[in-house]
Formats: sequence, C-alpha cells, structure tokens
Amino acid sequence: MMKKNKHQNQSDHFFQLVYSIVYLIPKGKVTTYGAIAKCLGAPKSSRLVGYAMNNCHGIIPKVPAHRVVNRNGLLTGKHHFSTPFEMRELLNQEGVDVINDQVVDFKSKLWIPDL
DNA sequence: ACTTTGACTATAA
DNA sequence: GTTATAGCCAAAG
Repeated sequence: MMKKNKHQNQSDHFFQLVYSIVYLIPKGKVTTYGAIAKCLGAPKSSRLVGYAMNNCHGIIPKVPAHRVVNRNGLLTGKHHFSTPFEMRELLNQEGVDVINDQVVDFKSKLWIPDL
C-alpha cells in the first residue's frame, strides 16, 4: 500500500507539465511563458516555466523551446540554445520571421494553449 | 532548513 | 517610447 507518497513524489511534476504544453504548440506559432503558466493554473509562475525550460536540455522527445518567447515576443532564451542563432533559425524554418531577436507580427503568431 | 537564482510579468515613474 | 522596481514561486545550492 503505497503510503509513503504523501503528494505526488514526481519531483519535476511541474517541469513535465510545462513540457506537455510546449509539445502542443503548433508549428509556425509561438507562445509566451505567462500563457503556459496560466494554462497550468499558476499564472504567476511564469518564471518557473522558463526555469523548467532551462532543464529541458536532453529531454526526449525534443522540446520545441524555440517556440516559447516572452510576452514581448522577444527571444529571451536564445542564449540557452547551442548557439544564440539556433532559436532564430528554427523559428525561421517554421515560417516565423525574427528580426533583432524579436518575432515579426508576434501578435499574429501568438498561440494560446487551450485548456 | 535557509538563501540564492532565474528563458517572467505588471506596474510606476 | 524607456528604465526601475516589486512580486512571484519552485528548483538548486
């Protein structure tokens, strides 16, 4: 009788939850940390979303972290990729134009996870 | 157990 | 338009 589990022992429960949302981001679209956090029921934990992404290196399947930008449409996490240009490259391949580390027509490309 | 950190956001000046 | 400050909360040290 698993009585030792007082409350989901999944240490990275929050991380997995974030990843599951990121996987849902359609190709050619982007979303924000706050949108993901809000979808998780913790709109004020936007920082934790970014924190989770910092741990996404080596996650299988690959996490499309390049589709997650801040609320301004700025590629704040580009420095966490293999190369600062990789994030822009990936977005460009999906039809998302990026100029000066900012998504062009960000408002149009924005996608909000559906609950 | 306490302190620091961080891929954020909202508000104020 | 920009810059500064505060709030936020879980993971890592």
